[in-house]
Amino acid sequence: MDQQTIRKAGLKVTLPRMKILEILEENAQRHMTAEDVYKELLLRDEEIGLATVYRVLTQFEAAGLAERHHFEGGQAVFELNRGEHHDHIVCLTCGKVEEFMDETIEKCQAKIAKKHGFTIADHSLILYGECNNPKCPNRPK
Amino acid sequence: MDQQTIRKAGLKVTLPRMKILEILEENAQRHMTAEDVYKELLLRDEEIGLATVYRVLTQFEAAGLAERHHFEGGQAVFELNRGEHHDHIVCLTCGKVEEFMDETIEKCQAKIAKKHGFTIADHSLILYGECNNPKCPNRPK
DNA sequence: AATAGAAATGAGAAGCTTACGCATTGGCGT
DNA sequence: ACGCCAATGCGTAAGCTTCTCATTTCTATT
Ligand SMILES: [Mn+2]
Ligand SMILES: [Mn+2]
Ligand SMILES: [Zn+2]
Ligand SMILES: [Zn+2]
Repeated sequence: MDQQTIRKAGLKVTLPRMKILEILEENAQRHMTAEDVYKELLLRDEEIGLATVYRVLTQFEAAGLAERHHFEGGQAVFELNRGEHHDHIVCLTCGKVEEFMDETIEKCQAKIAKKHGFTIADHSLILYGECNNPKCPNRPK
Repeated sequence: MDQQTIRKAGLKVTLPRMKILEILEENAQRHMTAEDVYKELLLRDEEIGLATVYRVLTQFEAAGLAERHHFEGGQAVFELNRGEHHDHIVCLTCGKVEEFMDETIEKCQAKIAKKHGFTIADHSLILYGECNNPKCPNRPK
């Protein structure tokens, strides 16, 4: 239950948090901007302000419930933390995002960190290119 | 000579472009924000506006003379393109940046792109962590 | 169930980085 | 040296995100 999820994250159970978590869950295959979430709330006639959306997403991130990624271009995107780490490939034309995880790359990163004396807390790996999908150039928005 | 560099990039040789290129060269070991470059210009009593700094840096990037990176946090940073690709490790405490290039990772990326049917144009790999340098916590700025 | 205290929210304004508009200046080919 | 078009400087605006603060909503406790 969402309530448990939020409570376990150390957050008070409030209507905005419930609704936002719900939206992220229902769009688990997407990577949503704060604005995307806000628009979805409007569609559902929820009276939740954009500031609250940003606040809640940031709290979810801090609590480890969600992840924030900065793909090229303006807005940050969010997705629920599914427990398993992954990185992203983004199509520069249509914006399509695919996910991957490569054990070899992850191991190399650890090795590199060690060589430089760093203790790695996190990393960001994003591949940019063209998806080559026949109907790609129909870039949304 | 800087003039040749700028001309070969297809850009008119102007004082702002010369000065900015000069600053980037003299700080080749750093990763400078537009503001950093601007402050450096002020120190040298150059009457160059911040808008011009942003414009020129963007032109340098488009011309392949410079690269722009988005490390965590606010500003983008710039560095001259030294011809050889590299990625970055950033200390979350002191802001120190180290560079690396791992052939294995690069190859894996190509493989992953292929598997997903993407044509990769570019990529961004940034490791975040702690540098473990004894005098690290003296975070600048 | 009612109450009180603390935390969260909504709305708007502010902050920060970056881009833009336009009058003026300045390279550069002639 | 001249003149044209590009580039610049300044101020302003845009886009995204965070902040402020009066008001509302949780939650623990009666
Ligand atoms: Mn993802
Ligand atoms: Mn670098
Ligand atoms: Zn595409
Ligand atoms: Zn450090």
